[in-house]
Amino acid sequence: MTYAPLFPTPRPATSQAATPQPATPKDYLERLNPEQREAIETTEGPLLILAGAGTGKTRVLTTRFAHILLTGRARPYQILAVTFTNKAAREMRERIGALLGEAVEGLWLGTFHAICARMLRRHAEYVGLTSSFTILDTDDQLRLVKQLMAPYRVDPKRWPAQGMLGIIQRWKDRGLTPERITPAEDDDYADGIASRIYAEYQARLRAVNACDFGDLMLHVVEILRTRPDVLAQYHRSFRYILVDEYQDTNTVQYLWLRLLAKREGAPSNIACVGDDDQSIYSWRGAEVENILRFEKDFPGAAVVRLERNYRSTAQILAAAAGLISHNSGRLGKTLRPGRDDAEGEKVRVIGVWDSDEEARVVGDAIETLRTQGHALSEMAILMRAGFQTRPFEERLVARGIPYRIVGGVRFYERAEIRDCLAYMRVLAQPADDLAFERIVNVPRRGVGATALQKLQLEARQRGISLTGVVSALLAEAALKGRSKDALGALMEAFSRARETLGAEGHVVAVEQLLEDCGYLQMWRDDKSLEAPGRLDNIKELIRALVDFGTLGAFLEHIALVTEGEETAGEDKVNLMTLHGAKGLEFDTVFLPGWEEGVFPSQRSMDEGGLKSLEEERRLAYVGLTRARKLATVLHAGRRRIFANWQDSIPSRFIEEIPSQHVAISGQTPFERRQATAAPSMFASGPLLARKPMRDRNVPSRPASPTPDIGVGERVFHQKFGYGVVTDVDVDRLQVLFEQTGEKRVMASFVEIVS
DNA sequence: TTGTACATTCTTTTT
DNA sequence: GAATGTACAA
Repeated sequence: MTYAPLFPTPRPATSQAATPQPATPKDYLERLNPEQREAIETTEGPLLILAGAGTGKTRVLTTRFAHILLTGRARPYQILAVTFTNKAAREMRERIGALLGEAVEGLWLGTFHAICARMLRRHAEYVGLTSSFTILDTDDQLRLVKQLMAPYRVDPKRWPAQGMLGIIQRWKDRGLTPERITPAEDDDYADGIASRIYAEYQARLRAVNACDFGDLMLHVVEILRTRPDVLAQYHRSFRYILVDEYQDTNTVQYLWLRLLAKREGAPSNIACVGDDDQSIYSWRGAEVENILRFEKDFPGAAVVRLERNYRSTAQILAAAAGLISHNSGRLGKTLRPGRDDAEGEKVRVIGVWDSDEEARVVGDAIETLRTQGHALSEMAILMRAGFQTRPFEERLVARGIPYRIVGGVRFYERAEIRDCLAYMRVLAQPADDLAFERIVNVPRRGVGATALQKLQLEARQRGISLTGVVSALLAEAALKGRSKDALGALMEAFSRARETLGAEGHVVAVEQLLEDCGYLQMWRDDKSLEAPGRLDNIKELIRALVDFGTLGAFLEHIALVTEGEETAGEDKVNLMTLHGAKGLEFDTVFLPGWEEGVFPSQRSMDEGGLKSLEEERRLAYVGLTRARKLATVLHAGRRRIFANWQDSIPSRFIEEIPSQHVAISGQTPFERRQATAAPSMFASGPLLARKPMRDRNVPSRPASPTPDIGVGERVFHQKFGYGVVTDVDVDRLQVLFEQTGEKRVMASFVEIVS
C-alpha cells in the first residue's frame, strides 16, 4: 500500500522573527503560491476568494490580516474579521498572533454572533433593550412560543411549536422584523397566525430584556439601518473586512456585511472567502446566492480562485471533482493536486450486507490500520446524521478502540447545566421570567402548571416580572398553603444568595444558591445511573465560573460558546456528522451509509427537491475532501431504521464518482452487476482484508437473481407488501406500494405476483 | 399536583 | 430506541 510517506501539510510559516513594523521583510509571503499571494496582496476594493477544500484558505485569511497590519494599512482595531464558529475564530487569532510574533489585543475578530452581541450591548436602547440583556437558549424559545400559541388553540399535532419557531427563525435569518412581514409573506402555518405570534414573541422578549440568537444579528442590522450616526461610526472604524465561509451567510448576515462595507466615498475593502461547493447550511437559512452574486453586489470586485489542493491525493481529488460536477449553477472551480507526489489510492467503495456488518467492517479496518502504526486520531467516521454513530460506537467499544464523538450532546445543553444556568440567570437578573419558569418547580416544590398560570396572569395584570409578583404576593400574604411555603423558601434562597454575591463573590453565591434551593439535593437523592455524572457536570460548571469576573460575563460566554472543551490530542477515532467535519481533515476517512434515502437523505429531498439533492451532493463532496490519503465509502443492503429493518439501495452518489477513481468491493446487490468483470478486492489490499461472506439463509431475500420486471407489473416486497412498478432503472425499481406509497427498491428484493 | 401508562415522533445543526 | 407529549387516575 502506497500509504507511508505522508506529504507534509503546509503549516503556517513558523516563528517569523517579526516585530510588527512596516519595514519587516515580507518573508511571510514567500511560501505562497501566486494565487494565494494575489488574494493577500489585493488589499483595496472588494475581493472574492473562491477557496476549494484544502487550498490553504485559513492561511490566506490570516496572512492577509497580518499583511494589512504589517504594511501599515490599518491598526488592529480597524479590521473586522468574522467567522461562523468559535473554533475558526480562535484558530485565526492564534495564527495571526504567530505571524506577528505576539498576541494582538483589541481585535474585532469573532463569530457573527459574538461581534453582534458586542455591538448590541453598546446600542441596545435603540431596540428597546438595556445593555444587560440576556440571550435565550432554545429551551426558552420553545417554551415561550408554546405559551404564545396556546390561546389560539391550534392543533399542536398539525402545527407544532417547533415549526412555528422555525418560521420565526427563518424570518429572522432573512432580516425581517415583524413589521416587515407582509400578509403575503405570512406563512400559511397555523391558519396564518405566524406573523402575529412573531410580533408577540418579540414583544415578550423585549419585556423581559432578552433576545434570542437570531436577534443578535437582526437587532444590529435594524440599528445600522435606522441610525445613520451609528453606522457612520462603524464606517470610520472598519477599514477592512474579512469574512470566512461566505457561502454559509444568510440574508441578515449579508445585509449586515453590506451595510458595514458600503461606505460613502470610500472603497468597500471587503474580502470574502468561500466555496460554493461546500455550501451545506441552506436548511439553516444560508443563501448560496450570496456568494454567486458577489460580483453584482460589489461592482468591480476582484475574484481569485484557489484551486491547488495540498491536502488530498490526486485520486481523491479527481473522485470528488467528478462527483461535484453533477451539480449545476456552480461558480466553476476544479481542485488540482498541489503536489505531484501524491497519486494515492483509489476511493474504496465497499458494499456490505447490512448495517451491522458495516460497523464491523469499519471497526476491522481501523484495527488493521492501528496495528500498522497509524494514529487513531487521524481516522474519522463521517455520517449523514448524528444517530448513525451508535452502531459504530458499539463496535468500537467491543473492539476496545478508543473513540471520541465530536459534537454530540454538548455540555451546555445538558438539562442539569441548563437548570443551573437558569438559577444563575434569575440571580443575575430577577426579571428573567423565562429562566424563572424553568426553575420554579425544579426540584418539585408543588408549584405546578396551574399555580404558574396564576402567577403569570397576575404578573401581566400588574405589568411586573414573575419574581416581582411572587415577592409582592408574599408580602401581601395573598398566597396560601404549599405554594406559599415553597415560593417563600425559594425567594429566601435567592435573596440570601444575592447577599453572598455582594459579600463573597459569584462563585460562592451560586454554590450556596444551588444548595439552598435543594437543587443539588435533588440529584443526590436521585438513584438513577446518571445522577452522579450530573453532579460532576455541575461541579465542572462551577469550576468554570471561577475564570470569569462576574456572573454576567460568564452567562454571556456560555450563551455564545456552545462547544464543550476540545479534548483533541488524545489518540482516538473521530466520529461525527458530515456537517461537523467541515473544515477538518484526516488521513483516513470512512463514509458509511451511502444509500438512497439515507444519503442523500429522503427527508431533505422531500423538503427541497433538486436543490436539496445538490446540497446533499455538496455534503458528499465535503466528506470525500476531508481525506488526505484514503477515503472509504460504504453502503449496506439493509439497515436498521428506528426499530425495524429496511432494505436500501446504493446511493446515486457512488455512481457519480468517476469509475476510474473507485475501487469497488463487497458482495451486494449493487456490486453484482460488475462482479463478474471485476474480481473481488478483498484479496488485494491488506487494509481491509476480510473473511469471505458467510452463507446467508435469510428468508427475506429471494434466491433468484434479478428477474425481468417491467413497468406496470404487480410485485410483492417482504417489507412493503404489494405494489405496482412505475419505473425501472437497470436493477432498481420504482414501486407504488399500496401501504407505504412510492419507494425505490432493488429488483432482487421483490417477487412478481400474477 | 404528581405519577404512570401509552402513543407518537423524530433524528442535518451552529451560533 | 429514546424522548417527548397526552390522558387519566390517585
